[in-house]
Amino acid sequence: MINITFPDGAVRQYEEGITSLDIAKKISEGLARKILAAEVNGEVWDLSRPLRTDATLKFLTWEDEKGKSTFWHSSAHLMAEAVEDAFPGAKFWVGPPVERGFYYDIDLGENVISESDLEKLEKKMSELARQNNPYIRKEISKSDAIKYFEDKGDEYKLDLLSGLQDGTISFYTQGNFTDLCRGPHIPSTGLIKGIKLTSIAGAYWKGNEHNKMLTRIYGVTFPNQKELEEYLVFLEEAKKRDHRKLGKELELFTFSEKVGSGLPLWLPKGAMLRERLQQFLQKAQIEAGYLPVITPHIGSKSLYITSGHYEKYGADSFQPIKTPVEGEEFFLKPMNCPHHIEIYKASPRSYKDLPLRLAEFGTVYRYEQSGELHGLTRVRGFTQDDAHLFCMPEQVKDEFKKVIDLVLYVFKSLGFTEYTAQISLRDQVDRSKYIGTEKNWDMAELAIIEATREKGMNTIIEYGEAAFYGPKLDFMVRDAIGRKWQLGTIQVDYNLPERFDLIYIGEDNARHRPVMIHRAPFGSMERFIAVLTEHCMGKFPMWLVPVQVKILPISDKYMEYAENVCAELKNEDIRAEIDERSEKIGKKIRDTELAKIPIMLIIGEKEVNDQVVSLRRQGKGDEGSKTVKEIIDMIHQEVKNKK
RNA sequence: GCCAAUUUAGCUCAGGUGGUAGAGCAGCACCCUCGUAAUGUGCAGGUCGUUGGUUCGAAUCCAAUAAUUGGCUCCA
Repeated sequence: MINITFPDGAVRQYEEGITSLDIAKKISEGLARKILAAEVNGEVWDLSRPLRTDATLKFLTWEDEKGKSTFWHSSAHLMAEAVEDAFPGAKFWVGPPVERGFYYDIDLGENVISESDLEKLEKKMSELARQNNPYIRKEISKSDAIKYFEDKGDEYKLDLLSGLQDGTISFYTQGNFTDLCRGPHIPSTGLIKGIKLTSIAGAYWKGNEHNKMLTRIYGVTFPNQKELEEYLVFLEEAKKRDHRKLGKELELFTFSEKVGSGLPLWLPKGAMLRERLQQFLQKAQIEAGYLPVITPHIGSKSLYITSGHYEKYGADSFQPIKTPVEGEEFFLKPMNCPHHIEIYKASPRSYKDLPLRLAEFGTVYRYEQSGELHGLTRVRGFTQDDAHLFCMPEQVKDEFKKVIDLVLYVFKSLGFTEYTAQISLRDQVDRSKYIGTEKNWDMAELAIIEATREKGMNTIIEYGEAAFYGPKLDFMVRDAIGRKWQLGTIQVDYNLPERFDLIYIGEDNARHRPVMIHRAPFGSMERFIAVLTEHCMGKFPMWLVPVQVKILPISDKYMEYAENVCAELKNEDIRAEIDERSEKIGKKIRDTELAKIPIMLIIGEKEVNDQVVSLRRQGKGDEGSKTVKEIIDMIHQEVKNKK
């Protein structure tokens, strides 16, 4: 008999060799139907694997992340079976679960697959799922495994095998499909009910662009049809919020093939929105002791040689701008820091000047790969809400903490209440991509870790995510439908001060090296506005929305009164417009609702007689008569509270 | 940059198998002067992304190129 310990601490005895599925069945049939895998001594196991020693046991269901991953991994095998059926001779690389679903990288040989094939594959998968084939695990010797895939002619699996040790190799078979796999898997295909193949992509074998491109098929599955439908609704919801669609509809920005791809053109409404955001941050920064600076859009090549950007990105960037002078070259600035450094160097600095906080909404240009461009979130020209803080080493932590406060204030003001902070450190193994000394890096990394700890922040650490000159603290916000976006960043930098030989005179009258902090709470205005648009579905808060009030006269007869009301609002710095078209009120209301303008003031005979307006709020309907003064106070209040 | 796909009027989209384009909305004009999500009538609007090829003839077939989309790689 063996002792099995459950998560609640209960210990029960079972005969040796019992499977977790049998244990579940003894507890209840309902449980046995629901569970997908078992966590045995912290390791995820097949339910059918016999337990031979004392162990802790936790049943994994769809509600557990690990249960979901197992489910999706098994779904990847199911998809592979369907693909092999449709494309005999297909060779399979790996098929892991991902955050939302799974994929499988496949070499289809001469065959090409397009989105239209996905529906057929889905049907086949459903058919195979209904057969309710068990996933059968089989331990196999390395030599037998190699022979199996040699016979199949699958060089990818042979490559995988070459990295595995004999005695640790297992095959899984369901129906007609057998795959090299560590497992674990769900008991059988019948558990997979809702199936959706979402997209096709090319993916390099082993992620290396010199290797062959495999076909990657993405999918997502669910244990019931209802959850699939909810997921499809989520996709629809995401589509509705897409900032590219809303940006067009709300006339915020556009692109022109002639201007160039990845170079956004801000339309008047978008520009007004963006300027208001800038004013908001500028005000907060002035209160926090930042000083504004303005620098040009280009800089000489030598500047970027000194900074290290040329060596790192020169070849993959916009190429130099030449001048009539032989050998003279300028680059579009990809970063504002070197320019700000030169401002620091413009005069001798004393410890009394520090921290020196230089801020600029600086537009930078980076030649992003064509396939990477995406709406406003990934562009080739964008404006960073940049600032560089030059401080003494002993000030770093305090300054860093102040920046954290500023970033969180910005998020809160814009309705991003949920965020995660990621500490991005060097790659633990490959140090070749970084500049600077080991000592400087250690100091910088420690400063971030300590500052976040002292702030009591929840952080996650990611290795290999640092910038090439220093570690970062990246902020990820969660939007209204649960998606994560990376926004602000704070970076500690001991390296650029050294490369530019920055100094300050200390209290001891000696020369010392300052430390730089790079920071951008929004990240970039473009990206931030994209995220904000998707977060609020284009219904911007009162303080930001381009048009706050639309005045809707019932007919032309009330136009004069409408104009008086409009003038009164404008006089109070309220952004108001009149719908002067001779349309019916229903039509005007509909158009204003669709334009997502928060306040509608309807004016007819009754309002003129009573010297009031009829208030209607976007998405809410008629809210009755109000005086213009009441409307003004209401809007001012909402603007003030950043509602 | 790579894989797959898309590109037709300002917007959203129709246009088997080749015979030089069509709808709805938006716009403009007229009618209406209207009470809380689309009044009606009419008009105008397109080198079918671009360039080349095949053909008597190309939105349609082929090639190149550009932009866009979903991924991969990248992201100072």
